[in-house]
Amino acid sequence: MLTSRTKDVRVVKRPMSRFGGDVFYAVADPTRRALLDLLAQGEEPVNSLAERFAMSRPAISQHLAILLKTRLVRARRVGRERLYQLQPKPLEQIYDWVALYERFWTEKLSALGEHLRKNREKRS
Amino acid sequence: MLTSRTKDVRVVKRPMSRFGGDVFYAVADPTRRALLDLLAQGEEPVNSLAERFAMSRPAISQHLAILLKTRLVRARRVGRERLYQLQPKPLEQIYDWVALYERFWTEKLSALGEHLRKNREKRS
DNA sequence: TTTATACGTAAGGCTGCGCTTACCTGTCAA
DNA sequence: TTGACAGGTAAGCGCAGCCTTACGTATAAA
Repeated sequence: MLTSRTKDVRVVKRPMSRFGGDVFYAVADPTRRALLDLLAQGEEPVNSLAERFAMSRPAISQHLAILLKTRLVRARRVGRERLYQLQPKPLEQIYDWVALYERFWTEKLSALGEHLRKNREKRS
Repeated sequence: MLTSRTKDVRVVKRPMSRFGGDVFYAVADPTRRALLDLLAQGEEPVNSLAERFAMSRPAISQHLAILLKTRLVRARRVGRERLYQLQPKPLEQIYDWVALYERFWTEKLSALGEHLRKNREKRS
């Protein structure tokens, strides 16, 4: 019975992030992208995932926590394992944003802009 | 004649980044995405860009330097201005990566796993 | 010239990221 | 029970990211 223990004065460490659950941030880290790529082949427990990386299991757990907060993965308990599962819906945000630029490189609009720029320089 | 000045011992500050010119990293910052969005409407000088943000001009310059290193923008001198121009080609990397998952959230079946299996050795 | 403008860059501060080790809980096995 | 295993989480360390101010440089204007 821990009644005689003094109550700790908690020095609140701020886990605040500039990007709270932002998809672009989540995907910026190559390890997290690799995790998503692995999970794209099927759900997998943490240890199985961690074995493929040159870092500790807690590190992978923390990456998965970020992916969880971004809702890019889901986890379900099976026995004493937690199977992580891809949940790619938030990637749609990235897709939609980048898709706006797609026309710039497919329709070669940038090349057109450069062409106009050169002509303008000749005239001036 | 600065002969009496002692030669400075240069404390080399390391500007090294884990992500050297990585597109995903460049785009992770909301300010840099906003810069790209602005430049999508046409080339623009630095001051004109900086006016739209609640931060100093050098901060914008540094963001632009990162976009330059990633080749997401180009700059050309005109008088004493530097006009920055969108160069969206590198975004294709993001597009291609996310596009693999698109089939994942639209359909339910995909040959995604097969594709990733082939590419996995490159990263490790 | 001299002065003003547009911009880059160095220097430094603060903070959060990404990692580690240590510790804890929860589940299965013996 | 006890032990082993899976995994989440706290604490802390080193450093990169993002900002600031101060300064340097190139061009244009006076």
